[in-house]
Amino acid sequence: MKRILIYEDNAQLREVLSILISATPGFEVVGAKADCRNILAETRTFDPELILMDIDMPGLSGIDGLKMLRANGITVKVVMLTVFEDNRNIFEAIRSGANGYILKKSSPVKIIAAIEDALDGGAPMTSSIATQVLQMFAERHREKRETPEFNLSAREQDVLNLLVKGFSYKLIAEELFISMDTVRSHIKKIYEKLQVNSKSEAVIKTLKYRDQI
Amino acid sequence: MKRILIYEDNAQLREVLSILISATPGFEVVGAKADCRNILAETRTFDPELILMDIDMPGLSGIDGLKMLRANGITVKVVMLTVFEDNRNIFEAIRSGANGYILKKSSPVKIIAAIEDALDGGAPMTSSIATQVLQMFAERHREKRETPEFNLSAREQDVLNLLVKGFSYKLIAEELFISMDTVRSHIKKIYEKLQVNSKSEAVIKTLKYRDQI
DNA sequence: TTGTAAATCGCACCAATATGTGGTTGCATG
DNA sequence: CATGCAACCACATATTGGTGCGATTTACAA
Repeated sequence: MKRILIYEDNAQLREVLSILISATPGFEVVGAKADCRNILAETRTFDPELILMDIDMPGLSGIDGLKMLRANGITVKVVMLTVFEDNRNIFEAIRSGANGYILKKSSPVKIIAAIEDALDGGAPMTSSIATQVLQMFAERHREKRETPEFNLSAREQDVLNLLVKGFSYKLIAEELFISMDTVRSHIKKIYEKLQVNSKSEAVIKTLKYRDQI
Repeated sequence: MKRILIYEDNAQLREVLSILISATPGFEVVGAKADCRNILAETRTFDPELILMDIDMPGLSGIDGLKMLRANGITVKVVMLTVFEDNRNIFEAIRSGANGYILKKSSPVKIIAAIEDALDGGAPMTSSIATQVLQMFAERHREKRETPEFNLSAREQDVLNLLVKGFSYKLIAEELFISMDTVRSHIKKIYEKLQVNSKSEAVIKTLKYRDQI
């Protein structure tokens, strides 16, 4: 019996989805909620295999609820419910760990098929949306690359590169064949350009601007 | 005149592509190379608006060539040429900043259309592949999340979370209402578990394990 | 259910090293 | 003349590694 947990603020749709899924052999609705603010506790309580998650909900959006799950290492399958094929929301959902999405206007047959697809490890979504979302992803990727790295000089860049690899000033000096004082001198300039005040801040800011993950 | 640069090790295909594209109004083949090891210099020399890049090439793969471009902040559009709709390669290409791909077996009309699509800001690829690639991306995302964060205790986690936000020990103490020595105590344990010896290393390792970007 | 060991959390002390800040100087290059 | 690179100085703060202790919580065996 596959346990499905539903988050949908529209009472009628929530009811219809519950009835539809409960009536499907092999499926069981373990919960149907109007908002997802307690999603962590509810997920632990009901232990679903898949969550149907509305995107737009009061209090906490479905995407934020999804993020809470993933941030806590909860890998339950999550399929987003959406009114529009709004690829910005869908992109955000996929990027936050959603397995796919279903349009609210879909036929019952399609809804069940999508749930089954997701349970089987698939990614229910229309192909054309997938293409657009992927292109958006590539676009974001490229935007990141275009950001100039803080107008650092070549040597400053060298020093920063070693900093974000965890090198101490001493090790940087040895690696670049310069003195510690020279490293400190460059560091001062780097911190000024990055507008930070510590090595950690410099490292964090640089890693966020780079695709290191 | 849109300048197209071609990288294709198969001499016949390279020739056919050159002729096809040169014969298309508005397009100009500025170069046709059998390998991409000198892609940085060649890109600067020919200044193309779009590169057609074979994936499998001797010496340096097309994906690695693409990575070299992106690592140097070169945002020229790159469309991969592939024999198979092998979504693993395609996934890697998209992830490395490719704008799309073309199957080598495609008709001339489709090849030109794909190039035009990419030049217009599109992402030429079949929708079904896009879906699979996106699902693969979500899968990778989820795999990352499943990695336990070093078996840290709740408090250690609290301290680490602030560390990767750039907090100093002093600020962490203030934030968590504990003494500096307690922070130091937790830090020692954290460094032990992460197998690092400095704040920077801890920050770097943690950010690499998280999807902070 | 109870007792015990281990883990966690908090705190303290010491010494050495690393980092950060502000200032200054000089040489080479464009 | 401005910039980049290298270096020096002094001082204050932050960090690292080591050690020790007590109280509370958690896990596990009897």
